[in-house]
Amino acid sequence: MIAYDGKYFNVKDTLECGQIFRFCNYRDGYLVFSTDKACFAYNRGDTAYIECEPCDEEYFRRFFDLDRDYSLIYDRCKSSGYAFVAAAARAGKGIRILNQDERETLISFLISQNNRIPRIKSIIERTCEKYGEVKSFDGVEYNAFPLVDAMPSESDDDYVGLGYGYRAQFVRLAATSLKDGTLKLDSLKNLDTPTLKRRLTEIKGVGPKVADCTALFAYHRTDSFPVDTWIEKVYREDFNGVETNRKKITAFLEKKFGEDSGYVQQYVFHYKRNLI
DNA sequence: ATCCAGGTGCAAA
DNA sequence: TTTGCACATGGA
Repeated sequence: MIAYDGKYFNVKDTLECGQIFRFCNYRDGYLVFSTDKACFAYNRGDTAYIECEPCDEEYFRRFFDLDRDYSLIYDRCKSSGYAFVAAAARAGKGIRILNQDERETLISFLISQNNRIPRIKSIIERTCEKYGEVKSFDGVEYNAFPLVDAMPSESDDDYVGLGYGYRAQFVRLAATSLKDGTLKLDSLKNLDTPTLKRRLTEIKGVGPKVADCTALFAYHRTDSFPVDTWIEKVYREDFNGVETNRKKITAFLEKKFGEDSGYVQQYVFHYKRNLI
């Protein structure tokens, strides 16, 4: 079991702020799934706890970004000059940016485009149920995210049947190149952020937003600020922004917040969504 | 019913 | 280089 100071680690907010789709409520806490692993995470009093197989502790330490000092990030957000960012940081003080699996993140955010979060979750869940290995954690059965070789790569119909809609082709193509080795996500991790994003964008179905999310949530590139409909709203309503071009909005935000972009984005995204 | 969702590819300007 | 539109699906 891992015990960690809860001051900057709120499990609920970290999971529900939109960066991860595979988790569920469990005994006053959450079961969290990543690749083929699972853990039980919760807050009690001033402490956050992570329970998992001992051999997975190292994985989940990195997954929850436990080696990073979030007090510095939080303080910079509070003094950023934007009241909205300060309020969002205060409300989401315990949010941490996860270090997720590259492939699972890419596939998940391919599904996310022009889609709603509950629906994204159910599509991913159905995919795991159909193609992921059956595993067990604390007596609870769950399905791993499918292995590369278990992902269908012959026909779009396999994905259409799971509700992928027009995104079926994108995921099928990605699955194909992951399977045949044309696409090596692991080999991208040493690239600088602009190059990483450019390489990700070469994947069909991956535009600026999906590339930014993958760069942030899988490669921990906190200098990227994914701009979606919610961030556009924030930019317009809370930053008094006038640009309508997403590229320009992204450029503005990334220049403004630099290495803190990803953290600001999650604070703000979560805060804005929960205001309504 | 029409609209829209953590957008992107593609054609046209 | 930027803009407009189609795209599957399903919930409000």
